[in-house]
Amino acid sequence: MTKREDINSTEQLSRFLKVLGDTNRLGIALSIGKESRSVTEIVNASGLSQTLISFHLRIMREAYVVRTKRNGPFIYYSLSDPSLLGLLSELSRMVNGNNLPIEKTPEPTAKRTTKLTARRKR
Amino acid sequence: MTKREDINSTEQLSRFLKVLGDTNRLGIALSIGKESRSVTEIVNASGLSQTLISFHLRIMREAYVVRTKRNGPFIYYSLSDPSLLGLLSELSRMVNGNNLPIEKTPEPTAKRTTKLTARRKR
DNA sequence: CGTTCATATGAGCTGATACTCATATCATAT
DNA sequence: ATATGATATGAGTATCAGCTCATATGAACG
Repeated sequence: MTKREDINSTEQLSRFLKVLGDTNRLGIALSIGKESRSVTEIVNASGLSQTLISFHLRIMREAYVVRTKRNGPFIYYSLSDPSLLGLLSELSRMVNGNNLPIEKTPEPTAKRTTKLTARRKR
Repeated sequence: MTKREDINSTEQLSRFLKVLGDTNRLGIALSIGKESRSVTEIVNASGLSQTLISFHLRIMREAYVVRTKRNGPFIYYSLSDPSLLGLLSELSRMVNGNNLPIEKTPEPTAKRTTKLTARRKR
């Protein structure tokens, strides 16, 4: 009855779910669900501060919910397992008959997004 | 771009996921996944205190993760949507190749489970 | 009715978690 | 090498979430 590893798998899954159990992080996951996005793009799409986005991205990274890939000065985030998006959609349908607001590609790949001013003092 | 209702659906899903993002609650969900169980049965299966189980059950109830059905002095809990179990299994497989420890029916329906002593003082 | 077992609940403590601020790091271009 | 834009991070704070304790409610049965 309930082997050690079983307990671990429950614990691990709950940890994973906890990461997605935050509105901002779930929003990020949905935002990068269909295609990877840089931090700046996520910031602009969400309206949240850069610091807060990075804060949540770290949590998602450490939980292996997302993966990163550097491209020049940008770091692109995407879901570690793309099939997560489908599962979230099903869950959403279960929770609120609704369809999830999966983000489409916005402008045809903005070359330079509006400057991200993290005020640098002095 | 992101309608009001969309934001709500993300918020609602994250609230739902947050409920499952706790080891004890996820364990409860798995415990009652295949068939409904009374509080006492859940307590015995989990080894957690009655108070703690009831505490979590309330949270799950209010989030409509579980539903209740009274039968004599017992209250039986089951998943509001049985298909949740399948989705959790898929998620678990995604997180840790593993299979989830879904609880089977234990003894052939114990008539009277061991007394649940919530010490009553004085 | 009063007792017993099953379950729920308000209050309080505590540790965790979300968020911000200030600043650091890193890549690129000049 | 310096400046600038992109991203990360340590420290601090405030709020929240999990847990326990004590007790309440409710059903069933003598």
